[in-house]
Amino acid sequence: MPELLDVEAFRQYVDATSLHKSIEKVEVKSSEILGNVSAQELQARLAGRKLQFTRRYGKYLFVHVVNDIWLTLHFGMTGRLKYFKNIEEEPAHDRLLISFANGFHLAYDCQRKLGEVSLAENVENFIKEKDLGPDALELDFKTFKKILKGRRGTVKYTLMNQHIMAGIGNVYSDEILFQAGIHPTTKVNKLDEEMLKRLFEEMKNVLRTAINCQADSQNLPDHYLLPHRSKGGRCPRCYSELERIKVSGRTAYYCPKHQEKKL
DNA sequence: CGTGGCTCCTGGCGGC
DNA sequence: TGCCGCCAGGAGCCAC
Repeated sequence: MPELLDVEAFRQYVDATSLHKSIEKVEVKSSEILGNVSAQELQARLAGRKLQFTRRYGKYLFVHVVNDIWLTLHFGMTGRLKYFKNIEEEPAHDRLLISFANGFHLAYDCQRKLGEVSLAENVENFIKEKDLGPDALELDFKTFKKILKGRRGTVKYTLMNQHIMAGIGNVYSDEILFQAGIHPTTKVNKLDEEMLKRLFEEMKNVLRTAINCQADSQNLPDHYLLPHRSKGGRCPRCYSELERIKVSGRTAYYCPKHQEKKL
């Protein structure tokens, strides 16, 4: 799940719950999720400090530790955060537990362990090392055209490639293409100026709309694809059965009527 | 540069 | 019922 809009919701969640509280204890419950940092170092750099402010870039969340370093969080397919008081409420796949002096806890829960937690001295360097493209939400149209120029891949692949632009995943690339009326396997270099503009505008619209819904697909507008994005699902506009194909190894859903294949 | 295949990991579901 | 393969919202690596 965790794409840009989910991570933005997590960021706001951390802001609302976990800042400016003394950290008493840090427990690494599954060291597999640690990036280039040991459990000992993570504990040493966080214990006794406070989380100060947050940043998001693409699908990464950065939490600044007072006067020191950034905690970096990536959520893989199944990662999420939970702030709670009673330890009985600890989520089932807690991999990192931060306990505050006020008795509350912040859990990084990640069933499939495909996420990554680490430390970074500098966010800009971190982004460079990961070779992330510009954040999809910050991108302007001029830059958008520039980064797509000369590319030969499919539009879905291009939207999802974090090195080209950062933040869009499999699910929301489907929504963006549905709203823009573009078939997922259309080659990027076949999109004319008008189509590029439409793709860009819908990318922004969809991401902003989803963030305004707190990334909860239940709250999305009626004409959105996502609530119907499953086997046998139907287009919310024309009731056609949605097609399901593989694009770049990922499952794509689209409406054959609203997203006609154009070569 | 792009594509397809494999890998990491865990768990739910459908089919036999 | 029980077991097994398949699949899942991320992403890196490799061969071609």
